[in-house]
Amino acid sequence: MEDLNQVLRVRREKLAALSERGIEPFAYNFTRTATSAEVRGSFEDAERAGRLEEGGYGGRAALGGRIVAWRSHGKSAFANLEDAAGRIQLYFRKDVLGEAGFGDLDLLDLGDWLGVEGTAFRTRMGEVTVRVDSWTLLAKSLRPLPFGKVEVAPDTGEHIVHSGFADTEARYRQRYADLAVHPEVRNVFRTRARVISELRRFLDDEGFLEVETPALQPLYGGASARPFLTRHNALDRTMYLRIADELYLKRLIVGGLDRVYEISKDFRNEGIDRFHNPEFTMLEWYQAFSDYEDQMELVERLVVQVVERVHGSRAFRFGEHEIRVDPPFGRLRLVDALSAALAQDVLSLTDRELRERAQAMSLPDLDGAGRGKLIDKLFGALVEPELVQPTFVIDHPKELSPLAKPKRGEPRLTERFELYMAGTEVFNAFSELNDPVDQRERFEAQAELRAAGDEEAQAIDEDYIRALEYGMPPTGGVGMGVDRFVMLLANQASIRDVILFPILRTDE
RNA sequence: GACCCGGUAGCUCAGCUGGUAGAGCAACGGACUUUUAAUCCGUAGGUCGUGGGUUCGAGACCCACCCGGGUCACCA
Repeated sequence: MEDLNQVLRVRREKLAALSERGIEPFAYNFTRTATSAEVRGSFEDAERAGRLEEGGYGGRAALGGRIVAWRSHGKSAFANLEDAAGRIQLYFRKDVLGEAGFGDLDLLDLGDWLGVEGTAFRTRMGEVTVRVDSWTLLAKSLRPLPFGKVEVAPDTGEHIVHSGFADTEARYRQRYADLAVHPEVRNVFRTRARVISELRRFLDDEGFLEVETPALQPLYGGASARPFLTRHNALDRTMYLRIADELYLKRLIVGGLDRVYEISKDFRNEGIDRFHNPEFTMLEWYQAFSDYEDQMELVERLVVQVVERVHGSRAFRFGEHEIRVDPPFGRLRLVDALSAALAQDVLSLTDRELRERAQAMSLPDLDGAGRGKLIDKLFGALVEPELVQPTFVIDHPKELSPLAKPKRGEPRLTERFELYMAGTEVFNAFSELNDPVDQRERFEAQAELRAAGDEEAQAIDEDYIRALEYGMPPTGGVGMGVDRFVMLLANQASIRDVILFPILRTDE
């Protein structure tokens, strides 16, 4: 307590003063009758209908919120109260509240939760305001929130924040403070929730069954990534946090649950940057009797519906781009697009020629890159950035897609697509490999890579092969990075801005 | 993991080729009964990320480390 700085000490002193005056600083409840938006709305309705009382007052209301601005003027004071619906101005007068009720306002601070009752009116400056005739402290704030001052530009109505809370590290570490002072951050997470519930709604309506598969697994698989390890004490064995849902969901297809999906946290033990958080949210679905063509059609309908429900239109802004999700989306065969960009047929180029082309562009980290990786790098550098509007990139070379069925009639390609928007991959899908003999061979190839030191190569999953041996019908499967999809729809440049508590190093 | 940028008051930042730390906002005291980035007068507030080193003297220069942001690589 001794080392509390001045600002904190003053608030503790106010807390003590409140108790001395018999004011409970932490209330148990408060009955509110309206939100800030409802008060404003009903006042404006009454105003339009000419139903205002003498003096221009609308009806009484009780509302609760956080004090976010305070302007005191001696015998009167203005404050802004913020609740989940927005902000509204409060007006306190000494002649209304009395000596004590007005004097006790001195013990309030920015950040305090306050319940007020009063009547709405319009000030000389034209702002709908609640004239407070009684107030209740709901929770005293003992630590100052980093409020900026908000200026509303008179011409544009734009909100300009002065001296706000800008330190990104502090914003992520203390997300509660970030949310408390940034209504727009709260809105990002409302958008996120909306996107996820619309994804569910779409898949539910299509007859998919939502399932839950293990996050804690004895063997991980379904993607190329390093896992997190943990330990189960009673079983005395190492367990892994899942890196993908894929293999469990396809086991369910084998079992006859012919349309399944899962929205879950996956965990990958990899670097952290603006597109990667070690735990992230993945949507995967699998549909029996369908191939990748069917899934393209389904993805197209899903994207259009979710965007329309979230934005109320098929167009939205992302950074500098105006994205339009008008079907049919563009389709681009990967090899065609890359051949055009290179002005040479990719499939006829040798590995060595591919490497020379990549080196000529001074693409980094080419050491040890195989054919698939070279193609992927060239595509990433030459074609991806151009894919701003929704575009299906299809028929990837076999080297790039060990989990997809071969393309009918073109065995060097696979039946796979990725949907790109704003230059990033959002969906990835295959006609799923359902031949257990082929699957075993591919697992064994992975095992060789693993033995050679590739930590991301997959292990042989004998149980999964057994499942395939019972018979898996032809199946189309789709995976989507939910956080990245939310980034697009909420116009956020970093994955940390769509995850409430992104992973940071510990700060002790 | 590599490279670049950053960490100074509760918040946002300034601090020159090294000379014992500044502003605005917030806070505190005072004036002000329709203000709105309220205004005006006054006061107080700092282990300069951490630890070493160079120097008569380090917020600044050197080394190491911690934390964050960005770019690249892997991936969604």
